[in-house]
Amino acid sequence: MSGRAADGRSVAEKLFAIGDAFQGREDLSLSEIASRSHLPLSTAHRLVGEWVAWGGLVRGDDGRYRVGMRVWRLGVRQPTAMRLRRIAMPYLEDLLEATTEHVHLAVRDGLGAIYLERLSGPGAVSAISDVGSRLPLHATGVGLVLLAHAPTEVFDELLASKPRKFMPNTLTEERELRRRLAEIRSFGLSTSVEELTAGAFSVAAPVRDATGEVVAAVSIIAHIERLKEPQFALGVRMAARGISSALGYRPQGE
Amino acid sequence: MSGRAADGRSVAEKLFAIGDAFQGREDLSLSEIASRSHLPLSTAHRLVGEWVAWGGLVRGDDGRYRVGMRVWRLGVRQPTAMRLRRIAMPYLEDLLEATTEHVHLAVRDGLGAIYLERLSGPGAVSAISDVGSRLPLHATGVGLVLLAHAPTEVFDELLASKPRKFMPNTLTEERELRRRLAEIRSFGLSTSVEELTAGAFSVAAPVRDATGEVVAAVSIIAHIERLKEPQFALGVRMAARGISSALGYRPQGE
DNA sequence: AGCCCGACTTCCACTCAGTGGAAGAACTTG
DNA sequence: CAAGTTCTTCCACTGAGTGGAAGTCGGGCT
Repeated sequence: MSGRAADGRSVAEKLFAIGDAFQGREDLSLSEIASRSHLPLSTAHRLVGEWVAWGGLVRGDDGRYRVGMRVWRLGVRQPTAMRLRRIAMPYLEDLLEATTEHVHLAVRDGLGAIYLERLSGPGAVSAISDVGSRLPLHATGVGLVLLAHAPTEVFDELLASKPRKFMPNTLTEERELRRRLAEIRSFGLSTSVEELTAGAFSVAAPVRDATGEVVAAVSIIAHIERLKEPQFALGVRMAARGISSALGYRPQGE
Repeated sequence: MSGRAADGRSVAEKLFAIGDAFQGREDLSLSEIASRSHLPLSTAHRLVGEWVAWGGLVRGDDGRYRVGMRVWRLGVRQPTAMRLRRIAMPYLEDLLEATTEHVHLAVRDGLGAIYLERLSGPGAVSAISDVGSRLPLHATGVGLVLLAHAPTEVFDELLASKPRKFMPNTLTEERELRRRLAEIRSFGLSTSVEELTAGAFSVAAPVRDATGEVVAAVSIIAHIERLKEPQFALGVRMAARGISSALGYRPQGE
């Protein structure tokens, strides 16, 4: 590269930083992209131009940039996300009907849970789990379920990362977490109260594939006043079982 | 840049060429990526490494590369594709049930039709319209509908591009095309026989948004033996109307 | 209508990040 | 075990990429 790269990032890293700038946002101005990707304005201008030339970003008449079809087309080649979403959708729709709050499908990605799908009823609590977003494993219902069924190295890695306590009820101590994950494995369900969001609780269950491995988790998030209503646990269990079954999972000894 | 870029492409262009290599493919070896993106092996190796570092590609235990979650997460920020798919899905499912062949939803992208969704019944004809794929406007049912309702510059641009005749029935002559597009606009439906695929016919209809603008097209593709069955035209019309209605379209004078 | 401000575009001297052929390592197949 | 293929690493070479500064454009306000 020539000139004087101030912060040592490669061209590729800068390009991907521009892509990352769109996390959680639907459209951005050039200055916003530069700021969020930590690039000088002229560098951002040039590299955003490369995204536009490829079709990965589109500049609207309002001068704002949005993700283009080229990225979407590449994204749908991601095998797991598309297949799981398609298979799970009918079950998630059923679960939505039964609960009328938020319904999620998520997969593990390192120490995060990526939300593959979110269906929301009218009057659902304020949610921060956009489709495509990635939230910490230890602070979400789906995350705890995914963590409970992950290789032990993942748990060790989480502890080493000094997990943040988002709410008073967010578990971060090793002993508490170990006990909680053991409960989840044994009970087959996770019920969490105010772990990431005030005024809400969640119920989550694991989704298994044909090998029995946990590949995703289903959950609902609802207003805390509804904690005692029985259809949440039942519905989440049944949705998770249905999706698992559709993925080829056959429970043993049942 | 340094060294000696043999073909004048920028680093960005090379990176995106790697992304493009995955069109129509779920997994590729390093050599395949190099070949498909027209890069020397060592260059491909370095740049693929950048994709992997970002999370846009993942290398499996088999040494083959697949699209990673990072791309999917960016792709779902594409506003049009996600919204149209979500709104259209129930209507497409209904249409699938009525026809048991292929059902498509597509949008125009320059001189191509991008397939946002494809639902397929058992026994459906062999199809080349994968979700995310982009096929020429003039050679597909959805494409002709999208072309019929596009600005006139698009038609001129198509003629200038010397469109390819994939099958004897593929229209490429200006007068034929003009007549055909006028028919489609007047009839509100397109029926095409063996325009891209032998042994198949398609029926397609426009999807309109709240402004009345055609923003997508719905179609079925079926075995040519079923050409006379009446439920195809009816079903496609109704699905397109339903999706349009859900998008806020209110027909005038009806 | 004019001025001011913010956002964006363009320029360009400078230089090291990126280049890709070649050699070697690793893996697969017969 | 040998041969062939694929992938990894090295490194001399150099021009693509750099980002601050200046200029342009558009919007808002008076």
